[in-house]
Amino acid sequence: MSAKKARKPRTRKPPQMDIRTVALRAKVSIATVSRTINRIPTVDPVLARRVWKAIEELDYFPNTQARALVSGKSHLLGLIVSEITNPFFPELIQRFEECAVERGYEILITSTNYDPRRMTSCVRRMIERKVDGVAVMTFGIEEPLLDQLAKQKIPLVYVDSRPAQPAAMTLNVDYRHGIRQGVQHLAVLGHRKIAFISGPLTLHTAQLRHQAFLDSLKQIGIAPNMSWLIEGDHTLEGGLRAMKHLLQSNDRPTAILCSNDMTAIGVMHAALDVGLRIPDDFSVIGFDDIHIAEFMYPPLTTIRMSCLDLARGAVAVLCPALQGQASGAEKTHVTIPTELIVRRTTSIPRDTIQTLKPLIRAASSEP
Amino acid sequence: MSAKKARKPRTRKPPQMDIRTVALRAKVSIATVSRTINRIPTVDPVLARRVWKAIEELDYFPNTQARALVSGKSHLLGLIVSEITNPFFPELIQRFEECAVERGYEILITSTNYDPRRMTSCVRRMIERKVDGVAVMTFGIEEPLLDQLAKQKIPLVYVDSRPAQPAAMTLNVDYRHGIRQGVQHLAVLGHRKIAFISGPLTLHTAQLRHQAFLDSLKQIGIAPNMSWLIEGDHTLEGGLRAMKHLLQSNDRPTAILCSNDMTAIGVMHAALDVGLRIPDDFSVIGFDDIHIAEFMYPPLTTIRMSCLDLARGAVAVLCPALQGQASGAEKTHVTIPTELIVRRTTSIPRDTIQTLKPLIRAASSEP
DNA sequence: CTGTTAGCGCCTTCAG
DNA sequence: CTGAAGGCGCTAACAG
Repeated sequence: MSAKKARKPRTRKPPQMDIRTVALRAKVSIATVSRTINRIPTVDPVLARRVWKAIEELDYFPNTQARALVSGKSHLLGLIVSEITNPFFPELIQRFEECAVERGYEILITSTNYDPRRMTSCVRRMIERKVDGVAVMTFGIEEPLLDQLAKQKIPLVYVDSRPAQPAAMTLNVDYRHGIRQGVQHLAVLGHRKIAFISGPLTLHTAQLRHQAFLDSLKQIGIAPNMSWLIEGDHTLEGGLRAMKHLLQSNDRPTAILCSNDMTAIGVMHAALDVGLRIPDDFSVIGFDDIHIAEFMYPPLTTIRMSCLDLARGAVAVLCPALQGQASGAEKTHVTIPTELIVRRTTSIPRDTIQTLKPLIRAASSEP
Repeated sequence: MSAKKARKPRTRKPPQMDIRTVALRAKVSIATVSRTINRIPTVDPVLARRVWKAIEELDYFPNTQARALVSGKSHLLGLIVSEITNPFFPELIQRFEECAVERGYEILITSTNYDPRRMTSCVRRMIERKVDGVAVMTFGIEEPLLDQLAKQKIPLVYVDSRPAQPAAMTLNVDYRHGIRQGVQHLAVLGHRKIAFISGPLTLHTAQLRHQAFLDSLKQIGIAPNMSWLIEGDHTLEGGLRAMKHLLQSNDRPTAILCSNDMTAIGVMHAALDVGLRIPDDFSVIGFDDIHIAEFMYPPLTTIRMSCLDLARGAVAVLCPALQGQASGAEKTHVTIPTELIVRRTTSIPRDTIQTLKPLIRAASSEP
């Protein structure tokens, strides 16, 4: 009698909403419910309908945690950025989210704020959450990062140029092309005194842009003036500072190319502040083509780098790896194009106009 | 003999890195490892040290999924925003992340893009990931949302004013104060013809600002001109359109208050485009004080709403609830202050200057 | 203070 | 095509 050795009734379970409840209500086994949810085609349509009905009625939502635990895939894509507030990132993040959600992934965003300690924490958090892949979009990369993530066999993609890395995929932005276009555009207008504000030169990607600038200059036979090569920090404030510095020089440049749009905006602000007119007195070119660039006054001429391409590239490069479709022959290097968008911050430099005037007068009085 | 009934060797387990491995290596039980990790103070320091050492050596990271599954708390905070690219959000998100990480939470961002269908998906994703709380920062809210989330007993906070809701906390922004300051500032300068561009009036928060504007006007005895009350959409493009519309009117306003900074930037752009000078010909006030507002040309006068306060408020309101500290007497309504930041887009209107001139001349020739 | 054990909710063989 | 049963990695009683 009372055979069942009265088990200690641990914590009373408040009737949870789980797969079991659904199975009970649909009068099938939990296996069938599981299969239905996962859209396994071999489920009897009749049962499936019963299951969906029960799910609906019970307001059941599968528990992603449990699912992840057993399946080993979290359906989470990590995203490490430098700082969310740099307007370049939100546009990228938005695209990234769209692409990820499209494929059934969620994204986990962490920001380093340029702080190595935070970077460590970001990596740890990624690993603990068992993300299925990580896209690194920081403007600076620590090597330990790679090690940790690689050690956990987490697919990694650098959304930015990097030297070839073991076990990591890379998205290469074609900086050279865009920057060459920018420099040539300036040169055609008549500029010979061109300055450049780079990002922090500790960053590989900043170096690439810097080098691309120097090469472009060289290509058209202009010798760079070292005092016009300034190291910025990709922020508006950095652009402001750099421009102020440039303005104090005796030998001022007539045009400036910036490593990103925020820097360019800072530069414009500094220039306008001292009464310089843009583009009449001074030409400015940015990089990124963030949304607001078009609505500055005057609208910023800039080099566009497509966020969508970048995001799509990252997700595409990550997902095949995730879905085991890695045929082994996946491209692990994708190149993102760049393109000059000419707006209103560039024009013929002052002195050229002076030179031109007599010619124009002559030309127009000729016929 | 061979007593052990040879178990079917399912899938061969590649020696996983789990709490067991750590326990083995540290020569303790898994319980001790668990306790050590969770910093339960009753663990013998000697054992704890062994455990930490093993963890270090093995590069062990606790599996958040498993943890969440058993403990019932995911340590995830959901964040639903309208669109990430509106510069107001990134600043908020950044703060929110900081606050959350500080307390050991991760954030899960989803964006609705003003699409009700996406909103549904956002909610579903939140529930499936078993977030411990959700902050809603969309510029538009669907009621079903509340239902679903409430049904799952997920703490909810609206980061914006809303009418009292059951089971949901609210952060109220003190729109009235900031907007009154703005209107009065304009009035003191001499403006009587003041326009207002609202957000989409389907949104409660847009209505609040709209109403605050009307009340402020009334308070100082100005009758609103209905044709100067325009419905925008919180985007730069919306501001552009609204301003173009206003410009076609025969009876133009001399100043404009915008429901957010992006709108104001659009307005400025439209104004400058037709040769109007700001603030000489036209005064503009924004709302939010996004980072870039200060660096527009001219720098935008705007009404600041602290992102940090907003984020802190949201996390604070969510976390006590999460940590079971809910004494029942928690404040569920927090008010976020606003404040006028006067920069360079507001000045005395043209006609007032005309009126003033003789007075000034008179005054200066008097002594 | 430590170890043993029973699940958390689900997927996935494997046997019907 | 369906159901029963064994974990996934971890925490939280409970028993020593």
